[in-house]
Amino acid sequence: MPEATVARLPVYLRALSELSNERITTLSSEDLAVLAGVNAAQVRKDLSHLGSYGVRGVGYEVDYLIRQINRELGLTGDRAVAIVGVGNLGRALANYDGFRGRGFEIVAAFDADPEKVGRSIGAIPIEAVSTLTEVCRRRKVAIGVVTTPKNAAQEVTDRLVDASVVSILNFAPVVLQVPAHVTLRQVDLGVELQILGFYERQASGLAAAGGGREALDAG
Amino acid sequence: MPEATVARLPVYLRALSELSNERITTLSSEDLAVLAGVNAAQVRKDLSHLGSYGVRGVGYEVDYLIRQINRELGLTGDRAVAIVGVGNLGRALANYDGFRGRGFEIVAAFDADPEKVGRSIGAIPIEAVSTLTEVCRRRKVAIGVVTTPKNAAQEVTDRLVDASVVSILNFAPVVLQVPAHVTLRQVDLGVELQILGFYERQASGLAAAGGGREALDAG
DNA sequence: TCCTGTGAACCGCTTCACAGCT
DNA sequence: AGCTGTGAAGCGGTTCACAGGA
Repeated sequence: MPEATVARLPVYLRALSELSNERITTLSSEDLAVLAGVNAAQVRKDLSHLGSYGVRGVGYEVDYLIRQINRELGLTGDRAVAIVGVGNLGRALANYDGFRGRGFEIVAAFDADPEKVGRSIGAIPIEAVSTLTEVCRRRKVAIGVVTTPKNAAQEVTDRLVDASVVSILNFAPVVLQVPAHVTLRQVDLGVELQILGFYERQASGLAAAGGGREALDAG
Repeated sequence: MPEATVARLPVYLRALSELSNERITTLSSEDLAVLAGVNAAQVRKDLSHLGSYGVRGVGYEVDYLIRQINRELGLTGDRAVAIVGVGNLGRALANYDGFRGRGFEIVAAFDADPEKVGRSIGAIPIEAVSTLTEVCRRRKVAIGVVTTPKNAAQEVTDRLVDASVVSILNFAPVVLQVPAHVTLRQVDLGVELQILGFYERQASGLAAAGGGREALDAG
């Protein structure tokens, strides 16, 4: 299964779930393409990796497709998630309601600040980072979310790896070093803004190099 | 300039800035590759798009390279940023300190909730979304950050577009429809987790189709 | 010798175009 | 007629491999 396809399936799933709520039962690859912001051929090729679940001349059945994607993404049992670093962002994620019902459950939150340890965010008690490895191992944490300051990120990542966590989502503005068997995804607000800044500058005609370069884009 | 290169330059910049703080003056493409988590040939090719600023047999001069990347990304003047939707995430972003000094300044925050309007986050007053278009236009907002609930996202996006904002960073879990001249970037926590979930499942040997696949990634 | 800069090969993903089924 | 599923072409990006300069 191509990496690019894996990255799009959740987007399809999101769109399909909304259609399902609206009692829409069938849609074409073209419909789904518009909802997901991609090409229709792309949709058909992606879905073909799940098997041949469409009906020629008709389209795809919404609920059935949802089940197939869920199956492929493995959203069957709940996955245990730990949040490391309870700053503004950590709190925001902990309160995010898109976890449960999508197959994820936050089972632990850690912080280095003794002031915070013992308090809780929602129903989740904040524990000391010193206990991270043991607690994560015990609660079978599958996914670690790193929202610490950048100086602490690599250290807590090492501890997560020690606890056999093989999937890490990092919000700290550093490139983490992890063993090859660990899947890492990086979200960096500053980087996103700088990328946008580049295109914004192009669009406003203030490009640095050479003469008037025509820039356009539609991510 | 290839889109993929634009997306990596901010990462190089981040790494170089830290080296600069540590008074390191020179580095090789190999060094930078490790810091950025990419291949050394990649680094050289990317940097070649800026011009030939390396010295054969030696490497690149850190501070000079920083200036060149800054120039290319256009981090010279400050860009005005507006945050729309002051929930947990909006607040987290507003308090994020990576803006100033990286060429970005938050000049406005909006919310639909009358309870919140009139209060402020940090030094930024929260204004009513009904005033969004006018305020953004007046303050020459270049980048809009959407952190509203998903039902409100498309509407506020339309207003941002009306205000001539051509760069939008969306955290709401919907695919926004925008005109072709608008650059859009999407960050969806739920999607990120589901992608990780897929690879985690593969790694733990519970894959649906076929045998054990070795997953690795360093997005 | 060391490291950059870059043509060329390679690779994966996207898109096209159409055969095939309903 | 309509829409899927897919071989094949096209495209952008990555990596290789090495010429060339310090």
